[in-house]
Amino acid sequence: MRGVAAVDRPPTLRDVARRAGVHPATVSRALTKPDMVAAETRSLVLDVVAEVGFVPNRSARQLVSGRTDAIGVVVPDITNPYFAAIVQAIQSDARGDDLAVLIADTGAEAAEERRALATLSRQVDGIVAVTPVTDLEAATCPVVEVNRRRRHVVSVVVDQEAIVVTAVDHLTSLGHTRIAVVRGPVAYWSASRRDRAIGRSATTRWGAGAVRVVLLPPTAPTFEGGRAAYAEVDRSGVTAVVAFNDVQAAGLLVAADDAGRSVPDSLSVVGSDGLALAAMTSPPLTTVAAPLDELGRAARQRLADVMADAPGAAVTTLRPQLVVRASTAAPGAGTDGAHPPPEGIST
Amino acid sequence: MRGVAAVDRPPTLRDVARRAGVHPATVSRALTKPDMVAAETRSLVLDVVAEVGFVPNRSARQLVSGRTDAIGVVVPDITNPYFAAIVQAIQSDARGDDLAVLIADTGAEAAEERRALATLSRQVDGIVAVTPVTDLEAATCPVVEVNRRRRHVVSVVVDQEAIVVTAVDHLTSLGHTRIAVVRGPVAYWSASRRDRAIGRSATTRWGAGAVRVVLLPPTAPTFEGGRAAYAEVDRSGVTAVVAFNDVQAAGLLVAADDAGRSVPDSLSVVGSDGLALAAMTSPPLTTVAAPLDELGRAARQRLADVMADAPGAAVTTLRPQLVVRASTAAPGAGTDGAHPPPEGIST
DNA sequence: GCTCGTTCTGCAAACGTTTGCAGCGGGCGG
DNA sequence: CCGCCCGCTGCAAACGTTTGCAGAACGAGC
Repeated sequence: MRGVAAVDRPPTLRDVARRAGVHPATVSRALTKPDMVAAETRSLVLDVVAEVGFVPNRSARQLVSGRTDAIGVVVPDITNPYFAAIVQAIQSDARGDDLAVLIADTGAEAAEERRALATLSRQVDGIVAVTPVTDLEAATCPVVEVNRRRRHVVSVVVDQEAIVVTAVDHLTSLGHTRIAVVRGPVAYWSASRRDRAIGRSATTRWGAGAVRVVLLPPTAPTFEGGRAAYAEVDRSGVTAVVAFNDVQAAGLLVAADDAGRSVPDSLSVVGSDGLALAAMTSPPLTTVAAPLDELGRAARQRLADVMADAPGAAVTTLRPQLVVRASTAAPGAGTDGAHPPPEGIST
Repeated sequence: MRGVAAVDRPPTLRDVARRAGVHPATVSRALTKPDMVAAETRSLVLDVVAEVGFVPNRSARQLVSGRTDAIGVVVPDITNPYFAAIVQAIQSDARGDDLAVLIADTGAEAAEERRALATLSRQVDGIVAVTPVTDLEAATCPVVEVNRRRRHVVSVVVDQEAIVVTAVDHLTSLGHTRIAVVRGPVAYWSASRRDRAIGRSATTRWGAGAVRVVLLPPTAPTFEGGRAAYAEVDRSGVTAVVAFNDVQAAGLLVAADDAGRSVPDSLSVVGSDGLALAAMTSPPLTTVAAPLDELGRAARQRLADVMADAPGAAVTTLRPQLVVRASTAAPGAGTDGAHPPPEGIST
């Protein structure tokens, strides 16, 4: 029974001030600009704050300061583990700074994206936009973009060239000389980057070694897409294929199995993204993993920079990492042990 | 060049009022309680609102009204498609009511869950809590819980009994008489419900037909868990197994393949959840799908009820749906066509 | 014609912070 | 010893809404 009395309504700045015998403004400062108030006063105030369990009213703070202490994340499909992992990283990182995370799932629809950008802009201090299909004009607050380059927008991307180069290098080092690469949808930024990278490396990097890289037509980055793409792979007469995606790779795996072509003995398959799914296929999928966690954290960090008016580099590029499992082997080499417990990681 | 002049700062309620020649309060009412203002005045106000592009300041509204027009979602792991699907449904549903969605990923840690509940409570009007490991005491706002029953908390769950009964019934109808069921972790509400359901149905429902259901020890609902569980399955001498999970089922599938036991010819496997993953396994997994979308929408709806002080039923139960793919068949019946394009759905 | 009720609108007080400005001592340089 | 600056705190005005209360206009009932 403290002498608090009064109804049980959350304590306000005034309550704390009265109780500490100081002016509300002082309490406010003690909390938000600690070095503007004398050490003694500050600790007194903080004691009272702790004692009555005061926690500042967010709306009131927002109203006058204009800040919201929240950030927004716009993704095309939260159900996709790739995006979910990014969201997870951002939110876990934001927690440390006591930032709320608003989320918008747009279903990759342009109109919805615009709407989300506009709506969110008014409720947050900044937005992390993951692969929007539209421009970012609807946003009226700081934005950083993930996996897409754009003029005047700071972005963080995973090195698409490195993905395809890493995959192909892995295969050539195993001895493959005829390698197919399944292209992604033309509308994807990442797809066009990879295509270009292949064109570049085909002559300079692999050209000398008599390695033949064949580009397969753009294919949906889905399980069905992968299944369908198998026909092309088969026809092209390669001994290895690089999928656009882990999910697509899973489709390839199943289609190859159906066709009686064994992986990795007669065909090597490498995926990309490094989803949990890749470890669950049969055989487990060798894949070029995107640093999803790092991607999210970096996006969050860059957003903080932009919000602080210190944009820094326009683009920060993250390197993927090769995860070797059991879907790749030397051409024609019949390994057994389809599911080796330990898995190797290298770059 | 309208006669607006002034700096380019977002228009406020006052601006609209001045321009429409009415009092700010009237504008406010025209927007929030339309039937309190004369039709003529209202349309005049709305015209001006549209003209200047006024949109009410959220913080100010919150401050005085106490409402936030936001809801929170607490999940153990957003990376898990099961939870992601729920979040997606909630957020897509909330969009219609112009509600913001705050998200908290707790990593299934008790402390984090409590923290999230407490923090979120102050920023939203209500929370949808998905399978928290802790109590809900930290929440100070309306809460509805998903997939868990609790005293004095309204919840929406998928019928766990139906899941296991549906799975087993499917198998018995195929002719199986010895069926293993892998139990889930004892800490899971859903696991205990299923265990109980089996006990009940074993005698009443399947007892008469000489069907033998054997309960396997609690096993992690993971891919590795599934792989590890295969040994038990094999030892138990059954012709079919019901996994706790699609992911776990995927592990079983792979382990069976490694052991040279063919699915579904020599062993039928049925999963549960109905994730996208289930369609990507080899063979494609027969599974008892949870109505994830409906689950999210229902949670959102019930939360709206609770927030409106019309709690209604304490628990709303949703029925799962059997999705037949290629991992189940009559015992000993050697079917081919491992990946039939069309898939059947029944209940 | 007066009163009463209804319908609408204006008035002003909140809501709980932040922040520019001013005031008040005290230490220090001149 | 005087004045100045500096470190600290108080004062009060915002920030943009919502909402209880009161007043105005108007029609109806007596």
